[in-house]
Amino acid sequence: MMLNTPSPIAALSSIEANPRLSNEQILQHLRRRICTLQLAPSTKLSEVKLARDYYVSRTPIRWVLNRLEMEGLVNTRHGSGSYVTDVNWQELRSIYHLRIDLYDTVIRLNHYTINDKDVAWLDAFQNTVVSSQWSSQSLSEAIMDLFEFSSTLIDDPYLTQFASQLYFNTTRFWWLLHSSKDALDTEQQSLETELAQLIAALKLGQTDIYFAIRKSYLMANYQKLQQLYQANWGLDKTTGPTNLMKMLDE
Amino acid sequence: MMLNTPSPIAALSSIEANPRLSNEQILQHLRRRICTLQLAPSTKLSEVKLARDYYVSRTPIRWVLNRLEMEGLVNTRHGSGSYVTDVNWQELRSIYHLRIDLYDTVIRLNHYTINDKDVAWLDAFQNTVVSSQWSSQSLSEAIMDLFEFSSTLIDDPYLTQFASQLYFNTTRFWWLLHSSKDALDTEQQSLETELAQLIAALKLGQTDIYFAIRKSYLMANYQKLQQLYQANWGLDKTTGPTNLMKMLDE
DNA sequence: AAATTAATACTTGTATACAACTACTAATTT
DNA sequence: AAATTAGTAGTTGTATACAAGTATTAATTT
Repeated sequence: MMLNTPSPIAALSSIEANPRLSNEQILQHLRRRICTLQLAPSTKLSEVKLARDYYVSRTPIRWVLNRLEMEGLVNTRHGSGSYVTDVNWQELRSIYHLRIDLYDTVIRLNHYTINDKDVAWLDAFQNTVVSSQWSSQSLSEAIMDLFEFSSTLIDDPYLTQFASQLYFNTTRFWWLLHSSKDALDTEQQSLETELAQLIAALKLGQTDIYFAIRKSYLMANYQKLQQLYQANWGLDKTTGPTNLMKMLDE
Repeated sequence: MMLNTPSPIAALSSIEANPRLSNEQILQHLRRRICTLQLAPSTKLSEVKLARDYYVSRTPIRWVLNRLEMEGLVNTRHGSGSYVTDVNWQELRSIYHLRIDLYDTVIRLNHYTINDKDVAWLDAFQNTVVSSQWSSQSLSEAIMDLFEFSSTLIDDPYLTQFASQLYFNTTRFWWLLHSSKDALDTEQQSLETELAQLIAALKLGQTDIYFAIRKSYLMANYQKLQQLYQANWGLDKTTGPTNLMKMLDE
């Protein structure tokens, strides 16, 4: 499995025509590369190299790395480097618990009213999903797109921010579920059925049902992760590998 | 009411002996000044002036302002300036609702085990509270100290971060409750009874009860805020002043 | 006199030289 | 040979000159 591109240039080729991205765009781009494991945990992110790759100086890069550090995706050490964070199993579990719990909060407090554009977006998204051949990479990105869309259905900006931050810290483990071609197909199937339900909820204008569905699929994913962990490393939480990287190696 | 010191130098006098603060310390110091209304909403924060005041260059100041912007306390506009954010009444209400809801999450998911140092801290804090004469300023800071202590009783760093961020965005309105000497006394009384209950919970090792108490006092504060608003500007949420600044002016 | 425009002072954003720190390597000492 | 030390390359942190943008003021035009 190719986790780490030797140079980020390749990943940037599509945007070379318009060299200078905004800081926010650089942030989103880098975040995606981390969340899709193109930049694996423990990868060293050199400010100078990133600056070269994105055609900017170190200053905007440092702004981006600061944001990523606050989000918990990057860890910077003076004189040493900036490193993509790793997550241990215990942490991951507690983040999942928090995410699941936070969905109840969203269901209780959210007052967003769905409009036609929302339905149109999800319809178009569904069409893309059912008519495409997916790789792990592209399916991962699609699922992130769906998450980001779902975030726009939350009216409270704080809730949106919290939910997003937690998502970014768990989504990398999604990859663990899809090492085989079989699992990938299952995942695509699962996404399609979820989408059908989500669209139904959206067309009824029921955001609470929408997020209840999202919650149930999140819980299912969590169950899958737990089963995967226990199948490979048993019930004892202390003996198994603690980090994502170790799990991928074994 | 003196909301805005002409120059921050005065507020810094106590730390002039050791001029160079760490970035984190500068962040905390500036955050306190914003949360205690020493720096009122809409105050312009000049990077150059702040750099002079804290004996550093603009670079560390920009790091701090970035953090404060992510926390929602500061708003930076290119070419114009950095401004302390204001909060409107609707926003404030939804933040309170979220904070109240988040306490339930803390009660459900928290697994922190209380130790002797925790009890000792709260005991010492109680002694300070009952034996001191409080100004609005010092009482405000004491309540922030209590919040920060309570945060250390949460084991999940994400929950801690979220709760803190929400707190920082509501605590400035605490001031609205204490324009009169009477209200200040009431508040001190309230703090003392809360502390007695919190200590009892802590000594039993019951963090869930501890946070249930915290929650009930938060709800009480929210009720007070609502009553104050309605008493001054009626039930219609749209006619009253939308911003904190306007409310203080009237 | 009013409206428009140009000029100016001031602000944040960017690039970059240098300082502080880390980690690895090779030379030196024991 | 092993341990220690000094050196060196490479990293992030800081200070600062300059670029880009804003907002006020003064000059110009109508």
